[in-house]
Amino acid sequence: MKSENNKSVPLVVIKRLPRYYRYLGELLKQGVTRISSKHLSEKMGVTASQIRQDLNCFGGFGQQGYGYKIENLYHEIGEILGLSRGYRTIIIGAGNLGHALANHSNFEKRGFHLVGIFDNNSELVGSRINQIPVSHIDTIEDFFREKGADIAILALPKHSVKEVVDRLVALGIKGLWNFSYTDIDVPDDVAVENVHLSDSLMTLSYKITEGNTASDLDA
Amino acid sequence: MKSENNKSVPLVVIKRLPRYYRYLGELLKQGVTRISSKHLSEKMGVTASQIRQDLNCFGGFGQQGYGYKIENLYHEIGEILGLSRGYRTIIIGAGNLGHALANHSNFEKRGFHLVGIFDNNSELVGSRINQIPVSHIDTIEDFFREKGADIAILALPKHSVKEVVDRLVALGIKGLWNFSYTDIDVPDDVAVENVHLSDSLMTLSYKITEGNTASDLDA
DNA sequence: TTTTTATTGCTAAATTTTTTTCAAAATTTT
DNA sequence: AAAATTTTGAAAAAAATTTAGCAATAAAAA
Repeated sequence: MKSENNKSVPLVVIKRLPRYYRYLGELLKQGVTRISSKHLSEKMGVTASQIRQDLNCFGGFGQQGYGYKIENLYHEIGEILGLSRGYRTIIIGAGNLGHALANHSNFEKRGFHLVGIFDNNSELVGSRINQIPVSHIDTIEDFFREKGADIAILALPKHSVKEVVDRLVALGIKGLWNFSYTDIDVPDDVAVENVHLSDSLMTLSYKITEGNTASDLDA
Repeated sequence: MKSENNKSVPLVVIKRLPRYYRYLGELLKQGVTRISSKHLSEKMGVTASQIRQDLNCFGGFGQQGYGYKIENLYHEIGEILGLSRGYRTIIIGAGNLGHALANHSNFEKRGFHLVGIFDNNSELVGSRINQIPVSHIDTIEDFFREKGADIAILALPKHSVKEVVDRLVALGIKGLWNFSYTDIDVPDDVAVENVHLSDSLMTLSYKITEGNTASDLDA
C-alpha cells in the first residue's frame, strides 16, 4: 500500500475514494468536464482541503487555476482502486443474501465477474441464479483447478465459515468479501473486507437514540 | 450524543461497540462470566488500552484487579446502542435485496421488528415475504397514520430514492438504513446509516491490488 | 493477615488525521 | 499584454484518535 512517493496511504483515505469515484462518474454522465476541489467539496459535503489532500497521496492530478479534468481524475481513481483489472468472483452460499448479490448487476459493471456460485445444500445444486449454475461446495477444489477465482463473497452462515475460508485460502483466493456475522482469520496476503450488516444496524440504532445525525458521510 | 460526563462520544468509538457486543455475546454463550481488557484485546486483535478507553466513554464498567463482568458489560453496551427499545421497521423495495433483508432473522433478535414491506411494482403487491405482506408504496401514508414506523430500510433503485425519502421524512421516520447507491439528504433529526456495497467492494479491490491486508479490523 | 499479582481508569505522550494557510502557477478578464 | 482571479500542492497548525504509563485498588496467593 505504497503511493507514488513510497509513503503508505492511510486506509481512511482509500475508503473515501469510492465516493469520489461515484460523484465524478455522475458528473461525467452529466457532461461536465472539469471541477475544482471547492465545487466538488460543496457537492459532497466535505472540505475542499480534504479532497486535495486525499488526491495528492497519489500525485498531482489537478492544475492550478483550473481544477481537475473529471475524465482523467475518474480514470485515475479507478486505477488506484484496481477496477480495470477484472476479478473472477464466486459466491459461497446461495441463500437469500447470496441470491440477491448474484443478481446485483452493478458489480459486473465494475469488473467483478461472477463465475460461480456454491452451496452445501444439494437441493439447490443444478439451479441457476442470474445465468450462473449453483454447484456443490465440494466441487470447489475442482473448480479452482480448472478455472480459478480471485474473490469469494462469503454469504453463508457463520458456523460454516471457518472451514470454507480455510479451503479457499489453501486454493489461493486473493480476496474475501465477508457478509457472515463473524470475523475471519486469514494469512496476510489474503485481503478481507467485512460487511457486518448487524453492526451497521446497531450503529443506526445508536444514532437514533442519541439524535446524532450530523452529516453521515463517515458511515 | 453525549455520554455520562456530557462529553460527546466520537463516532469511531460507537462503531466499535457492536463488535465488542458480538464478542461478549459469544463469550456469554460459552458460559464465561468475566474478562479483562487484556484478554478481550487478544481475542479481538485490538489494544487493551483502546477497549478500556472506549468503555470509559460511558462510565466505569470494570473493576480493578478483576476485569469486567461480561453479562453486565454486554447489557450496558446494548443499552448504549439502544437495542432494548425496539424499532418498528419497514423495507422499501421488494427486489432481491429487500427480499434477502426481509428474511434476515438476526435483525428481529436485536429488536428490529419488520412490520411492513413496500414496493411500487403492483405485481408484487399482495405477496408475502417472511409472513409480511408487500404493499404498494402509495399506501405508505395510510400505513404510517394507522401503524407508524421508526426505521425504513431503503432497498430500492437510486432514481426513486429521493422522492421516497422525502415522503418518509414528512411522515416522521426516525432512521434510514440506506442500501441504495446514492447519498441522501435529510434533516438533522433523521438518522442515516449508509451501506454502500459497491464502495465496500472497491475497497476490497484496492486491498487486493496493493497487498494491503494487515488486520482488517477497521473494515 | 500480609504479600504478591492483576487490572482498571485516568493522564499524558505519541501518532494520525484534518484543517488552515499561502506561495506558485495557470487561467480568465480587462 | 497586463492585471485580477482562481486554484492547486505543500507545509504548518490544529484537532482527533490511539497508545503507553502508572497510581490506585481489588483479588488471589502465601
